Amino acid sequence: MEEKTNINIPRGTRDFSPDEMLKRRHVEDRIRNIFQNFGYREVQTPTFEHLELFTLKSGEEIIEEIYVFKDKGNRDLALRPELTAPVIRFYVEKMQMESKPLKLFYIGNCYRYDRPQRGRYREFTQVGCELIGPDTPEAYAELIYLAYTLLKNIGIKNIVLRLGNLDIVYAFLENMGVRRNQFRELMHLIDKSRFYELEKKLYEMRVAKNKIKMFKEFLKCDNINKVEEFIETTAVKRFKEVVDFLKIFGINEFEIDMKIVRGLDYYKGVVFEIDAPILGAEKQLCGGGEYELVPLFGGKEVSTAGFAIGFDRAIIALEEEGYSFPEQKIDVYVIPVNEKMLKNAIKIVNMLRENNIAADIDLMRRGLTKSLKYASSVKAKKTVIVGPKESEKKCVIIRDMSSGKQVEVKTKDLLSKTKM
RNA sequence: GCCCGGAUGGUGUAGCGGUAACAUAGGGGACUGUGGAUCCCCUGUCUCGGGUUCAAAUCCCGGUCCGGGCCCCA
Repeated sequence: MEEKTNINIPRGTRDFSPDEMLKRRHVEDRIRNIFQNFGYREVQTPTFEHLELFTLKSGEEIIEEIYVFKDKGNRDLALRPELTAPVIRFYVEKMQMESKPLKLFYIGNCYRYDRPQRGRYREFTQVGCELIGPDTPEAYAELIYLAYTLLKNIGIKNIVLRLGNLDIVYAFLENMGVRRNQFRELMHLIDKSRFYELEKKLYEMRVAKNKIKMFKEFLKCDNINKVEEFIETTAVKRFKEVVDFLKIFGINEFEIDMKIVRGLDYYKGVVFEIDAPILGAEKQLCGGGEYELVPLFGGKEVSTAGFAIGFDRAIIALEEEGYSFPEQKIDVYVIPVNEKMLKNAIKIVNMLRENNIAADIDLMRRGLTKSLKYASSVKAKKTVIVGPKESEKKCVIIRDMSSGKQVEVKTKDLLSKTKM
């Protein structure tokens, strides 16, 4: 049997070129800044966890979608498909005594065994945060405002924020006499807007026809006052308060959508999604809301909420919108005119680098013509030409690459002159 | 996992049974001390494996990867 070599990049994974990394790091830096600006602190958890961490609530069926393996100690492990569960595990194990509110954020790779397509990879980067402690409406409003601000401030122009509330939907279903263990299949149909099937299912569950009709109307509500006409619970009141605070934080553009159903069933209460319509089929950039996981992991009950942003999609959205990312530029390129000048040139590039100037030097012993060409291709702002004629006078030439103007300066004055 | 459509030097493309081509990028040179111009030279390619055929980049089957959609979801 001959082995076929397969050293290609695995399906659904990507290599990132220097240009792409520059974009990604740029966006990451801004995200970190914004989180810190809101009082969040960064955490990191392992890339793999015990499989059970993910199956505990989501059920065995998610095994189909995650990378699962056994280690040499026969432990069942999984590459993390998301970061909320690991971060909450971390909280339960080591951070329960921290003062509240506890604001944590993360940027990390996650893995899902999915069919890859644009904006959807088997290895992808998730950005997110968890807010632990407060359950006030202003806390949730701030969280949603943060998600919105992040996407706006990294430069995405066109985003759509939609708010929903699972407590209200659940209350409605309970009022109709639907049992809790029947919610899940109904929520799925709601999510897909398959109203005909939904109606059929509810009818099978012996819900009265007029109630089904009302429920369908309720799901179409696109503002909070209409929701109030259908149902009166504390959840509606709280939802209204969240919306009011959201406006105070400064967001007026959002939609109310009772059809928002988060994929993972530990969500409850206020939920939200943010889309970038420019992305097409995989347009969801962010999803989040209140959830309950701490008691499930053995911790003391506490309010938790959070959101996750698809980092890769955010990058694609920026690219699609024509966002101009910064370029990496070198400040000074040092060119020894001939090999005798090399030692001198190395001393100069060292001196520049020690003074925190991005400097590079010709390593291919090329002539002046080729070196200048190279310097312009790497977008050097200036070149320093180290030649014998000037060396006799203890000088070098500084050439400004955009204007082409040259000045001869004393080598000892080089540092102050390059900074100009 | 399912249904479509793709894959040709690093990149972008032409060729669509008969000697793989162009542009660009890369390296060297014309120009032994001045870049984005010109010219010359060099390097490098048919996604992979089978099959049909005298002959396959081209036709057929399968795999891999990518893109559009489904499922699911970030």
